[in-house]
Amino acid sequence: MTNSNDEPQGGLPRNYLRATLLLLIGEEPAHGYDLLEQITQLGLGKVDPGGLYRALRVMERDGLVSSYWEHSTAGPARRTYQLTDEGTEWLHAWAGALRESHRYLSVYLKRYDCIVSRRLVP
Amino acid sequence: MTNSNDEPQGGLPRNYLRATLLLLIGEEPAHGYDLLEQITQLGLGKVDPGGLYRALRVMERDGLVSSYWEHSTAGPARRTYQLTDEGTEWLHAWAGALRESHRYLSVYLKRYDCIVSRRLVP
DNA sequence: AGTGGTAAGTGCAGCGTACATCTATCTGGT
DNA sequence: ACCAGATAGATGTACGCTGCACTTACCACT
Repeated sequence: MTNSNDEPQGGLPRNYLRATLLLLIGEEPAHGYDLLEQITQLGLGKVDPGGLYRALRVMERDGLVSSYWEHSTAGPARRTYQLTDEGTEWLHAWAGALRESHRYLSVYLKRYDCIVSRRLVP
Repeated sequence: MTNSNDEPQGGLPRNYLRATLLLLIGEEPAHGYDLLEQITQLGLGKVDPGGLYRALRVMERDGLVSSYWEHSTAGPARRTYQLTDEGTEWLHAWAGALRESHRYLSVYLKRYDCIVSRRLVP
């Protein structure tokens, strides 16, 4: 097939990375590597570290999160992120948007089940 | 700021266009303009016509759909699309993928409601 | 000294999406 | 007969997320 990708990543929402990072940091301030592991266990298989760190930097540039270096005695220094007020607003906005997406998917799946059960598409 | 849009289109799934077109054509063969209206009423506000027609051509190139010209007496000629066997397989695959996304969104929203109700994020 | 885990970052190309613009045909009103 | 508007399909282009590969640096253990 020309186009290739069988389910690039299962048709996840656009900007799912930003959205998920907002949620996780909203739950509790964290650093990138920690978020990388959390996000992997959240159902999304193998997240690209580069993309994650990049997303965090961009989100900080956009004022959604703020960060500070944490020099631990064990291991390399790490940058811990926390939500700003603006980031919190965005989290609420994203939650609303994803709730709509959730409804959209419900409709999609319902209609899909419908055509399958009717064997219109064998 | 890299992306200032509040909810570009509500965080819809990647390739939602292809997926939705597969579903609608799977329900019943149709032409582009018809799909354009159906897809608009499906919850997604204002779909880009250019992108839709382009997506259909690409899908045909990839062998997911086949088309034939229909010269109706009323209005311009229109290209009617129907699913191929391969397209049907892809529809099943997409449905599976979107079902996973649906679950992912359920988890996301549950956790979001959780932090909101605990007022960790006021 | 070397290996492996922790932690963060850059470079780059592909592709979907959004937005604007274009062509052509047929219908309805004046 | 003429023109606006609906119907129908298509291209050009720029932006940004994403994915893959690669690099740097610190620490611990052998």
